[in-house]
Amino acid sequence: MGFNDICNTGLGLGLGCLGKQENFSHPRKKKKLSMRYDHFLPSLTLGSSDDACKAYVDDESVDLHRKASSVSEVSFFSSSSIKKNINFGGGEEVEFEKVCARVSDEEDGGSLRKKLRLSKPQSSILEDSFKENSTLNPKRKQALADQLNLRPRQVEVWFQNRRARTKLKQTEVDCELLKKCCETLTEENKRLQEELQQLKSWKLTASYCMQLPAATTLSMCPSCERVADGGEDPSMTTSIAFRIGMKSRFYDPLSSHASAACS
DNA sequence: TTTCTGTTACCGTTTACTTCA
DNA sequence: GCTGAAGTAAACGGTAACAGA
Repeated sequence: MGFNDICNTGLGLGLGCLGKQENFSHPRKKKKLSMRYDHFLPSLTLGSSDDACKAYVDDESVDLHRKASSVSEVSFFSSSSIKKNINFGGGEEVEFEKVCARVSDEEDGGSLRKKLRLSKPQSSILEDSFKENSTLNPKRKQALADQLNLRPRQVEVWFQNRRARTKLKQTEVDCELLKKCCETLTEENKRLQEELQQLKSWKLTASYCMQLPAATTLSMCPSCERVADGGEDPSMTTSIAFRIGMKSRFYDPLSSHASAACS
C-alpha cells in the first residue's frame, strides 16, 4: 500500500505551526494561546479534496527517529498512521510520522489525536523507574525520554497516569477494607443487640429472684452459653452480667473476632 | 519587603482510541 | 463482523510553588 493509496493525497502542502519551538515544552503556554498541542507541532499538511491527511514533521520526533535505540520498536500511532522515509533537501533521510486523520467533524479546528501504544520494553522500563520513584525531576524525565525515544511530555503524562492508577487501586483496596469492616461491625452490632435483649430479660428474672433470697440462681453467658453459678448473691449475677455487657461495648472488630462478651 | 507575572509540575476529569470478550 | 466494557495515552482546566522583575 503506497503513500498515495492511503491518503489519496492532493496537492495542498502546508506548514503548520508558526509558533516557536520552545513553546512545545510549555504546555501552559499552549493553553493560554487557546491552541491544541498538535497545532504547535510544525507539520506538513498534505491536503486532499476529501480526506484530511496530515503529515507531521515534528522536529523532536525527527530527532528521535534519527537515534538508534534498543527500544525502538515504538508503536507510534499504531493503526492510523504509517511511517515513511523522505528526503529533505540535502538528501538526509528522515523518518517521520504521517498521520491520516479520519474524515470527521473534527476537521476544522478539531483535534487530531494520535494514540500511542507503548511497547512492552518501554512500559517495563517506565514501570521500573516508577518503582524506584513515582515522581519525576526534569533530569530523570529527559533521561527516560532519551532512553525510550519518547518526548519528555509523554514520559510526564505516563507518570501522571501511573500515579492515578496506583491511587485508584489503593482506593479500591481501602474500599474493600472498609466494606469488610462495615460488615463486621454490622454483625457485631446485631449480636450485641441480641445480647442486650437477653440481658434485659435476665434483669427481669434477677429482680424476680431477689424476691426469693433462698433460691439458687444460675447465670449463663449469652455469648458462650456457659452456665455459671450465680452464687449466693443474685444481685452479683446481675452486676456481672452488666459488666460483661459494658465490656463488649469496647470491642474492637478490627483487632479481634473473638467473642467480645467472653474474655 | 511586597506584589506581580511567568514557568513548571501536579491533579482530577474527560476524551479518544485500542483491545478483548 | 459487531458491540460494549475495560484499559490507557493524551488533553484540558485548575491550582500551588517557585523564581525573577
